[in-house]
Amino acid sequence: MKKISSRFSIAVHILSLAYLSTSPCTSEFIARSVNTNPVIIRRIIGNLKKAGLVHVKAGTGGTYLRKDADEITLLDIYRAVEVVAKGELFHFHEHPNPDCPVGANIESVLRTSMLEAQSAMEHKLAQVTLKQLVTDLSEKAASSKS
Amino acid sequence: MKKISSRFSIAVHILSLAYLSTSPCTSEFIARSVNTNPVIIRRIIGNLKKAGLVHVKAGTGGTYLRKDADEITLLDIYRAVEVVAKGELFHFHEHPNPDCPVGANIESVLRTSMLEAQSAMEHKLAQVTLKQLVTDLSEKAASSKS
DNA sequence: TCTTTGTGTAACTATAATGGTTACATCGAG
DNA sequence: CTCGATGTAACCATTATAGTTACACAAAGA
Repeated sequence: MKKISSRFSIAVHILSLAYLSTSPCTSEFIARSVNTNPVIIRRIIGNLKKAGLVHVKAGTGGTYLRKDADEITLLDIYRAVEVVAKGELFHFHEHPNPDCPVGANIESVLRTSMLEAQSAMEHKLAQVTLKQLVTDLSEKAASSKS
Repeated sequence: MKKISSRFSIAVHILSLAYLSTSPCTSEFIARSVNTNPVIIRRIIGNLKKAGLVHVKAGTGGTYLRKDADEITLLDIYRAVEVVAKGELFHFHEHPNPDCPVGANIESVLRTSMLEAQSAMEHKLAQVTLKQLVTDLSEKAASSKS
């Protein structure tokens, strides 16, 4: 891998707009703020819908939060967009040689550390709510406007 | 990304062998334990050399630790194999619209949380030394042998 | 010195994820 | 019924990964 997909940052961007924006959040409108294609936005909104974070007005259009902004954490968003396969951040090489003492036992030992590292990261994401993030964002916007 | 490359787990495997094995660690020998191609092993050893973690006996062959096993952490190994681009785990979507209050400010706000999450993960990796890992591994090997 | 063994790399391959794009069926409000 | 928006399918180009063959070169031992 090189990096965790920008689907995550785009998803956060989308939800921030859904929370803050006064104009209706169509995929066209969001795409202009994110600076990408409306289809990319719709695909990510599809993930967010599946996770129950938003609902979309069919036909007429527009994306709206389905939960309070302080009930949505960055971890919820991270999980919703499935940026890591099967929820596992680290990929362990497959089928090390079971006839070698190292090959036979390294996986279980190293996996423990990998999972701890992953959990530590996810725990940090879980500590930040959309509400907090948007509050920080609004402050920045207000101060830079002056 | 889907997952962090198996280069990391293979590198840990290689260093464990270098520490524990009585036979000389040629790329052939290591490849049999890892269950892959010797060239894959040599490439990763190249990363470990660049990071100063091992040295290789040229011509005659064999990889050896260049530091004490309790001086090498999983974070050192993780960094050595460059599994994440430019050291940044998260990819932020490029050029959000600066004319939108959200687009203009989301990056700096979200990046803070991303970096905290990344640091939390790396901190966990830094807490585990090769020595500890190999000790756990040896215990497992001894108990499963009986 | 010559042979053998292993390293260091280049070059090429297949596979998969990502991000982008066009196209179109369908939904629902006015 | 029309218009605007969604939900998807079907592509495409780019890139990372992992694997493979090939070969020049290093050094140890006969």
